[in-house]
Amino acid sequence: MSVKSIFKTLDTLDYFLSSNSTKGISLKEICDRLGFKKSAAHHMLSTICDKGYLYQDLKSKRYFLGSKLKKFSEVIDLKANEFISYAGPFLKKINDITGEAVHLASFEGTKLITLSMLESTHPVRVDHGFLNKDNAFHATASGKAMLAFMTEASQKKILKGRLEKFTNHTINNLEHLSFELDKINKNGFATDDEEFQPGVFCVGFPIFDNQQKPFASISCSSPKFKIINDKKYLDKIKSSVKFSAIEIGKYFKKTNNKGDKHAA
Amino acid sequence: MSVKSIFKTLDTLDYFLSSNSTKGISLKEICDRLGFKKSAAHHMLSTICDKGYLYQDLKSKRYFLGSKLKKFSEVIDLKANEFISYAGPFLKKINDITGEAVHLASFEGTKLITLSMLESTHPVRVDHGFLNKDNAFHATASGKAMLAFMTEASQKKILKGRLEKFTNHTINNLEHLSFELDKINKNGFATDDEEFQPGVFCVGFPIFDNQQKPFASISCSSPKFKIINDKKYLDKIKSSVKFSAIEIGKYFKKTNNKGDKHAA
DNA sequence: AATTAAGTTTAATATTATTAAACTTTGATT
DNA sequence: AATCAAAGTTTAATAATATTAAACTTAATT
Repeated sequence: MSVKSIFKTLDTLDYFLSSNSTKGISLKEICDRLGFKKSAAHHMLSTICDKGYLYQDLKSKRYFLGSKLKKFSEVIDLKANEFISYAGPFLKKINDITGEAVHLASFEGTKLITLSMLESTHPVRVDHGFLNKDNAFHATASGKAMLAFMTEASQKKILKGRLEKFTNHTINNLEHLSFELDKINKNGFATDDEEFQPGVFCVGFPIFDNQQKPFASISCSSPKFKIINDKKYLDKIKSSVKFSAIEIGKYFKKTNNKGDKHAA
Repeated sequence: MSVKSIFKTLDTLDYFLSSNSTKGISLKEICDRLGFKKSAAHHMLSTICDKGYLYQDLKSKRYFLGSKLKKFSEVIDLKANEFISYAGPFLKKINDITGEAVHLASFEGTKLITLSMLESTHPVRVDHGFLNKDNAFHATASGKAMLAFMTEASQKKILKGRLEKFTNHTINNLEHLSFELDKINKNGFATDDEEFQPGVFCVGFPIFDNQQKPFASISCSSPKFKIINDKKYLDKIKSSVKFSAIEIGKYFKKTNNKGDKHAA
């Protein structure tokens, strides 16, 4: 059960995050875009302003993100930043070889998160860097690559609830998915055959921490037709992603970072 | 009227902000420290996690700040960062000359905010960088220096509600404060004579934007006894702060930045 | 294996958030 | 300068939600 007023509040902050307006957002716009009644929205916004997460300009009455929100970035895991930096050159390598979009993913609780990405350099390219994959653990190569190497308890927690059907290839059946994860566990890598976006084929390899738990994953996305037309293309992608995943995994040995924010 | 569940939610995020634990925070700790019932807190935390602002580790069940919060820093005014950088050397100059703590302040809506600060280099020093001055517009040299040059409408909005009495020198009377602001407006600078913290005397000068509106202020804090013992000391502080305030004000001319997020 | 502590879920209840309508302020238009 | 329209604010009644305590589950410790 979720608390509605909290949901609305955080939806509102999300809206500010996505808006990138420099001249603030009006009460009316918030109401129009998020479907709130202006009176309730005004109460909500006043409270958020009281806490300094937003502020209302004295003259224009428009709302802005409060500088308090800037402080969070200073506090949030520098470890992850280090890891992302370390991974950078290896993602670049995949991108150089294949020209395709490359994603470095991880997870927070039951949510899939994107740590960093490189766009495709091809004229015909797959653009999904902006897509929210929070809830697509079961439908992405990144997600399945990690999922397949987790404990059963973790898998269960992540998969409980609806398995959203993003395309008609999405595996939204627990039994089928379990079979798929076994295969991934055996093969060492995952694929996403138009399961998240139509026409997009992905390959994902897990990255393990010191305790041999999946900490992150890399995926490379290609237009499906390329994979079909050129049998060697998939192998090229696979081997480059595999190489980088192994190399990035060495981060944990080198730094003795246990990746201890994640249980898996 | 404020929305209680939003307040609790943002108090919780504040707690994470101040905690700097790398191993997460348990439900119990949150309840103990913030006075919540565990059932209600659990509902709240689940909702916050749904939105990705926090996450719960699958194994330890402890809560962590979600990486989504990191994204806000990328979006929040880079203009302010530029201004802060520009001001840096001039704050340093005051610090070099006086050795005392120097603060660069601004405001968001009705709240006073600290943009940057330098600590005192003296063995006996005033330490209040960590203090929350949100609600101390009327009780600080920084706050009053800006307040005195705002429109009456803005002054009214900022001052409406309780004028908190921080010390027995705090001016918590509107009439008296109005008189004080007139004096500041005439003199061009503000003082804080133990009005926010006992034993601390501050001098504050406003910084004006292109429209001659107060955009920020600098203050320099000294132990009161030094001001009493050495009559020249106050003048030394005053002239160095004044110089820097004027210099920093030139930022707006140089960049043609109108400071347009602030109405005053 | 039993015990304790922490976390989770439930369904009833009490409190709170929401609503619509009245009101105020602000900016635009004549 | 006066009127009008649009946006924001406040209110007090009501509808809906958050909270509670208690039961339950899970996990760690002796």
